[in-house]
Amino acid sequence: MTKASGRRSRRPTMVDVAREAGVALSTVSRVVNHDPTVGPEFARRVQTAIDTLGYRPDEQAQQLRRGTSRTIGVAAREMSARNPLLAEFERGAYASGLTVFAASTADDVERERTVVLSMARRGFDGVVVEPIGPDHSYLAPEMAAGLAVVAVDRPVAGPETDAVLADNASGVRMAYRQLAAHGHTRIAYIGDHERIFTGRERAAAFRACLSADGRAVTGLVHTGETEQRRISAALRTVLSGAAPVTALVTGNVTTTFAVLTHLATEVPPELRPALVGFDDFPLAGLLDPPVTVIAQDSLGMAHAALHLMTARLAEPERAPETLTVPVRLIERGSGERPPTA
Amino acid sequence: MTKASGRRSRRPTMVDVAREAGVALSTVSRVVNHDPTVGPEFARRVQTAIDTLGYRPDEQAQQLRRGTSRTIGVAAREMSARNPLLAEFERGAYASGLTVFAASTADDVERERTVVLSMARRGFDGVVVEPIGPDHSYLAPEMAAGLAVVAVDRPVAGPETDAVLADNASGVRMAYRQLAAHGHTRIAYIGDHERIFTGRERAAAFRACLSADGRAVTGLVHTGETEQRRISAALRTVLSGAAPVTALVTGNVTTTFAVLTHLATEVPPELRPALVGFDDFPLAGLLDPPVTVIAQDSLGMAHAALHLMTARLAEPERAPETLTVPVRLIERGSGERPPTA
DNA sequence: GTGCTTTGAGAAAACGTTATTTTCGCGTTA
DNA sequence: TAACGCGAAAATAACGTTTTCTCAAAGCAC
Repeated sequence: MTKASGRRSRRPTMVDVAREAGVALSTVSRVVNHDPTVGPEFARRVQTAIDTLGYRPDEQAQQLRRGTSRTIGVAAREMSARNPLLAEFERGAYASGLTVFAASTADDVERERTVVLSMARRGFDGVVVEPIGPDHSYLAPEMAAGLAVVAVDRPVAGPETDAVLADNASGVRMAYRQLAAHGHTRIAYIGDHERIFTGRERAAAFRACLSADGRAVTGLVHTGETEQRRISAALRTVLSGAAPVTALVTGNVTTTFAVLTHLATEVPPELRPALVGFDDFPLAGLLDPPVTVIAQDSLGMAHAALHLMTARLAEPERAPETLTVPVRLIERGSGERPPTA
Repeated sequence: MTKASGRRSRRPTMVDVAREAGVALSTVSRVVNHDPTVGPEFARRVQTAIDTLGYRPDEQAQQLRRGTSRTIGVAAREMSARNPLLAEFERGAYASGLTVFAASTADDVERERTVVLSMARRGFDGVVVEPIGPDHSYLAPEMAAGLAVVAVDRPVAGPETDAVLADNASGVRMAYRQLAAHGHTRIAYIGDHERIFTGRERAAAFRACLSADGRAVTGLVHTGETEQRRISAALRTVLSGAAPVTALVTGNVTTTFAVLTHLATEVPPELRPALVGFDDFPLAGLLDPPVTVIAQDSLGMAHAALHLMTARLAEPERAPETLTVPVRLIERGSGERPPTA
């Protein structure tokens, strides 16, 4: 009995295994990596030693030596929110023998940088990023050094990367036309800040719809932070005055929630406008009225992202590609109500 | 111009910086780590070289050498679902200078093992795990080797670890009493499979409530997979027959959703039972009627988990501790309806 | 000038792997 | 019998860091 009984047991290493088996270090390595040039007797001895010691290779050292990790990171805006894309991507990657680690950027530019750089410096082979900031030039050296980057939901600003985008413009058009088809002529848009790519793109598409219809744009597009206060204020504006709107398009699910909350608490049922929300959400069908939405195909986007990632890992020099994934309208009721006024 | 113009540029290393600055390798290391024993002139020269080369230390090599990573992993059941605990934990950890990477176990025992072991073998200092399987003895050697493990939501089966649990029994009792206080005498429970710890604990607490009230238990507790079909079947059973129940307690948010869906589509409003759901969810207040829930304090649980984790990292030999975090009842309406029959 | 600390830099040994090169034993062949 | 070839294991050199050790030069008291 040594005096070290209370001390932490070191994780066994290849050297320990080699000593235990009475062979050279490199022989252990060959056994672990199933090198066929190792004799059966030696293989058996080494395997026994591995089992009795409970040896497991140190992936960190492996990766350092090999220069590759078969690990890809996901830097997502919010891991707390429902993120079906992440789930689907992870499932596919796992099936391809890749390990996926996710970290959230918390919608913070500096945090995104930290997270992505940390992934790069840990030897992750690739990073899927939901970009935030207006400048991603910090990615250039990492990409030059071989980091595979796939942008999701928004493009990266600066270096050219692979990207998977939803067809935001079509989605907004579908929402607008659905409301117009049901008799609405005064339709407003409430959405995310235009500093965010998707917020910008969706707002622009909505303005284009208005213009194409020959309608005034002024006062009908409200973008900004997705706080209840701002959104309630915007709602009060568009729902009052001489010509209140009879229908709404919301730019993302947070906005939709805020709008629903406001309507439920402050607007009597018969005065509530028609609504088409961008992004589907659970329970949308159980609300009164059920909420019509533009649903992103997150499964399709995840597959596209994984496809781009594996393609780039296999062929690092290929030209960057942008895939646009279609969205679809799900009619549930709120978008099919006639105008109230 | 070399012939390598088209080739991938290697990431610069300390050796490159040392060569560029004309100093020894170790001097570069000392500058990077702000060792005060380096002279100002050398520091300047090295810093310049670092900047021109765009050098960034390789965290993998650092960790290998240092033997610590200041990284903790989270193995959660589902990252796609709303997971406020994860978000809060990450925020706190980031503030403490820890990096958090998350991977999902997809509710799969084997996957959990793979994920957690991979984290351990990558030199993560600790792992927060939402345990699934009935046997976690695979964790014992890793813990002996210094891996800090904190179980969340459920205890680990096998080795003794720190754990953060919700007060499931109290929550179920609160739900039951709320319904009883509003005149309900026939109350059923529908919840998760009892293979899952929380499912088991909540069902047991509900049975205890029934027994304490001197009521029969038979036919009032339905546990199993959280699929719409099974839950619909359970609902049909308890809502029909000679003495249909007038109130329900659901064991988790998935079950609550399935119950709400079934009620909305198959049961006329005036016949719908009162309902208290375990777990809060967004929009619960906007449904008709608004859903009364037992809300877990995920913020509190995250703080507790982070506290246990940092405490163990600081003092590896401390005795494992289990913290139970209280839950609270949020009255919204569905749990306060009087009996229908 | 000698001896003795102090300062600050370089050399070298780790960390746990994998890949390349060397060595060795032994059966074949000229 | 010496040279050769070959299969299989051992030795060793990386991977990019940190850390310990060494050692030269400088400062200072005698």
